[in-house]
Amino acid sequence: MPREIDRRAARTRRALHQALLTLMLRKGYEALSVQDIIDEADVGRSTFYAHFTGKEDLLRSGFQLLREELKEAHSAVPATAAASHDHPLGFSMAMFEHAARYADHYRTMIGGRGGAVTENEIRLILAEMVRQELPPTLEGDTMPRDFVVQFIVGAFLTTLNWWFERKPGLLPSEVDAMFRGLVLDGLSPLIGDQRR
Amino acid sequence: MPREIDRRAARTRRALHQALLTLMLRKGYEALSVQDIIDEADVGRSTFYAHFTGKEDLLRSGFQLLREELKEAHSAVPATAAASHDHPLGFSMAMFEHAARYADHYRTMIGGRGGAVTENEIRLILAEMVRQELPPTLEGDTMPRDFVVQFIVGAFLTTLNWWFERKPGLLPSEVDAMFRGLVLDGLSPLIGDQRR
Amino acid sequence: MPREIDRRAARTRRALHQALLTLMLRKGYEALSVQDIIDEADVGRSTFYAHFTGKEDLLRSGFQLLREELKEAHSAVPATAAASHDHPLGFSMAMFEHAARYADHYRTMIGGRGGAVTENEIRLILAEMVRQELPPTLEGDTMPRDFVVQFIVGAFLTTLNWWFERKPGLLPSEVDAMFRGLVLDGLSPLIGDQRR
Amino acid sequence: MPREIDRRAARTRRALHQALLTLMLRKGYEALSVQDIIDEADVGRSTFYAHFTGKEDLLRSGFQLLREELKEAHSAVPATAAASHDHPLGFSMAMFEHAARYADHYRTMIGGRGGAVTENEIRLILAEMVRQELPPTLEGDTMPRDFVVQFIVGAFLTTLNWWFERKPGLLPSEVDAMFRGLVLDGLSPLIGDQRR
DNA sequence: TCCTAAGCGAGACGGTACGTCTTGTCTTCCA
DNA sequence: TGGAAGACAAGACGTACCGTCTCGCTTAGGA
Repeated sequence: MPREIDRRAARTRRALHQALLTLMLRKGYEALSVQDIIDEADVGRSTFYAHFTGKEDLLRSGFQLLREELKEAHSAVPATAAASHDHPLGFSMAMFEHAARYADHYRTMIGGRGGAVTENEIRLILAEMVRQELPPTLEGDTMPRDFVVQFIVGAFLTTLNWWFERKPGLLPSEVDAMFRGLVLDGLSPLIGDQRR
Repeated sequence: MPREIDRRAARTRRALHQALLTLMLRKGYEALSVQDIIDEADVGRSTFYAHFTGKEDLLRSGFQLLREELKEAHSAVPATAAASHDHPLGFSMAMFEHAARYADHYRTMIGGRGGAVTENEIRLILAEMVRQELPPTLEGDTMPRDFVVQFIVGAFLTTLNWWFERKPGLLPSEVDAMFRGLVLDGLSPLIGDQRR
Repeated sequence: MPREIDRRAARTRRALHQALLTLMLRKGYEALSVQDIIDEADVGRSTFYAHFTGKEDLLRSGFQLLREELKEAHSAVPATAAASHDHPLGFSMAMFEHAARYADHYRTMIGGRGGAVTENEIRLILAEMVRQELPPTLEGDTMPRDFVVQFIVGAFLTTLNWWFERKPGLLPSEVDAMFRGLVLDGLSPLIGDQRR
Repeated sequence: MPREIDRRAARTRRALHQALLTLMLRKGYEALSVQDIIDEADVGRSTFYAHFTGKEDLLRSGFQLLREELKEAHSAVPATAAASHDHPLGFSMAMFEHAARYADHYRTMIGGRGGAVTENEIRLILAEMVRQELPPTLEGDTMPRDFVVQFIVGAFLTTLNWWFERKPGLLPSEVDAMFRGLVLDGLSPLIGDQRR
C-alpha cells in the first residue's frame, strides 16, 4: 500500500480530531453536528464517514489515541508500585495540577458538556492509572479490587467537579489534601463516629 | 378556572410520564423520540408540546413530582438527625434494598441509559437525603459540607453501579457493608497505610 | 323556543361576519385561520363550529345575506328592463362609482386576496344584475344568453381590476366609458378590422 | 459545476413537476399537501425543499418552464403581426382546439381547481400571446393597450370556462365563432343598440 | 513520461424527527 | 338544557441532520 495515502489519511483524521476538540470547547459535545465538525475541519462529508461511523466514533477514537500515548509514556517510568506503599494515590496531586493548567479542557470533558461517552472514557483512563498504583492485594480481602478502583475514580471526579463548580479559587494542593483526606480516612474523623 | 380542565390535563400528563418510564426501560432515554412517547401515550403531538417543552422537560417534571412525594413522605418521619449520630449514613441500607426490588428501574436510571439529566436529578435527590442525615457541623472544620455530601452521593452511585454491572448476585446487606466500609473508614485499612 | 337564544345566536353570527370582513381587509382571506376569526370575534371555538362548518361557510353565508339585501332593495325599484333598451348596461356606472367609494373592500374582494370563493360569489351577484338588464331575447339567436352574461361580468371584473391595479387615478366615468366601449362595440373600431 | 449534479437535479425536478400535474388532475391544487407531492414523486422531504420553497413555487416554476418552451417555439415562427391584420385574434382557434384535445388539463387549470396562482400564470401566458398579435397602435387612441389585452384574455377564459361547464358538446369552431363574435363586435349586434 | 488507483471535496438524495400551527371533535362548565 | 370555553388527536408545515451515494479532481507510485 502506498504510504502517501496513509499520510494523507492521517492528516485528515488529525484535522477531524482537532476540529472536534475545538468545537467541544466552544459548544459542548451534544450540541455538535457532524456538519459542524466537517465544516470546521474543512473536510468533505463522505470523507468523514470514510473514517468514522459518526461523531461518537470520532470521540472514542480520540481517547483511544490518548490512551495509547499515555501507555507509552508510562512504560518509560519504572514501576511506581513500590513508591505507592509509602505514598498512596500518588497520581492525584499531578492530576489536579494538570487540571488547573488545562481547566477549560477538563471543565468541558467532565462538566456534562462532554457527554456520557467522554465521562466513560475518562473513567477508563483514570481506572487504569489507579489500578497500577493500588497494591496487588488488599488487606482483609473483603473488598473486590475493581470496586475499590471505581470508588477512587468516582471520588476523584467528584472532587474535580466540585472544585471547578464551587470553589475554583482553591489551589491544587488544597484540593488534593481534601481528596486524600476523604478517600484514605473516610468520614469517621469528621463525624465523631461512635461505632464499636 | 374550570377544574374539569385540571382533571383532563392531569390525566394527559400522567399518561405521558407513564409512557416515558415504560419506554426508558425498553430503549433508554437518549434513543427515545418525542414521537415514540406520544405514540405510546396515545396523545396528540400538539398536546405534548402544550404541556412540556420537550422530552427533557417531561423527564425533569417527573422527577419534580417524585421529589415532592418524597418530601411529603419524609416530613411525616420524626427527625432522624439524632439517630444518625449512632448510625451514620442510615439511608443506605434501605436504598440498596429498594434498588434490589426495582432493579430494572435503577439500572435504567443509573447505568447511562437514563442520560445525563436523569443522573443529575438522582444526585439532587440523594444529596438532599444525605444532607439531612449529616451532622450540621463537621469536626475539624476542614471539609466543606457540600463537598462531603457530593462525595457520599458519588460513592453511593458508584457502589450501585458496580453492584448491578459486576456482581448482581450480592445481597443488599453485603453491598451496604462494602459501601459503609469505604465511605466511613476510607482506604487506609485496606492498604496498610504507613503515613504518620 | 326561547327567542333570547335566537338573539344571542344572531349576535354571535354578526360578530363572526364582522370579524371576517375586518380580517380580510387586514390580511386577505387565504391567510386567515379560524383561530384568527374567533379571536377577533371573541367567540369560543366550538361556538364557531356550531354556526358554520368552516371559514368558507362563513364567507358564503355573508354573501348570502348580502344577496338577500340586494334582492329586497331591487324589488322596490320598478322594472328597469325597458329603460335598458335605450341605455344598455345601465348598472355599470353606478357600480364603478360604488367601487371608487369603497375601494378598499373591492380591492380585497377582487384582487385575489379574497380567494376563489369570493370571486365566485361576486360573479353570481353581478350575473344576476346583468341578467335582469339584458333583453329577454337576443337578436340573431346565435349567442346563448348565459354566455353573454358571463362575458359581460368577466369584462366588468377585468375592467375593475385593471383600474385598481394600473390606473387608480381615473374617474369612474372614464372607466365606465372604456368598459362600455369595449363591451358594446368590441375590438373592431380599434384595429380597423378588414373583414368582409 | 459538475454537470452530473445538473442531471440528477433535473430528474428530481421533473419528477416533482410530473407528480404535481398528476395530483392536480386527481384532487385539485388547493387540496394537495407537500407530503402528497413527495410521496407521488418518491422524493425526500428535504430534497423537495432544496429545490422549491413550497408547492406554490413548484407550480410557478412549472409554468416558467412552459413559458420558455412556448417562447422558443414562437421564435421559430415568422412574425404573424402582418397576418393578424387580416385575421385578428388568430391564436384563438388553435387554442380552442388544443383545449378540446387536453380537456382534462384545461378543466383543472381553469376551473378553480387550479387555484389562483394557476389562473394568474395562464393569464400571463395568454396576455403575452395576445400582445404579440395586437397591432402596435390602436386606432383612436382611447383605449390603453394593456387594458385591451386584459379584456381579450378575460373574454377568452370566460369562453373556455363556459364551454367546459355548460356546453361541452360544442365544436371548437363553434366556440371560436362565438368568442370572436363577442370580442370583435361587442353586444350591439345582439341588442339592437339604439345609441346615436 | 504517462497511467492508474486511492484519497478526497462537493453536495444531491431519501429519511426521520423536530417544534409549530391549524383543523374539527368532544367533554365539561355555567347561566 | 343549550351555548361557550378550550383541551385534545390528527397531521401538515418548513428546518435540521443523518448516513449513503455518485461524481470529478488531484496526486504520487509503478510501468
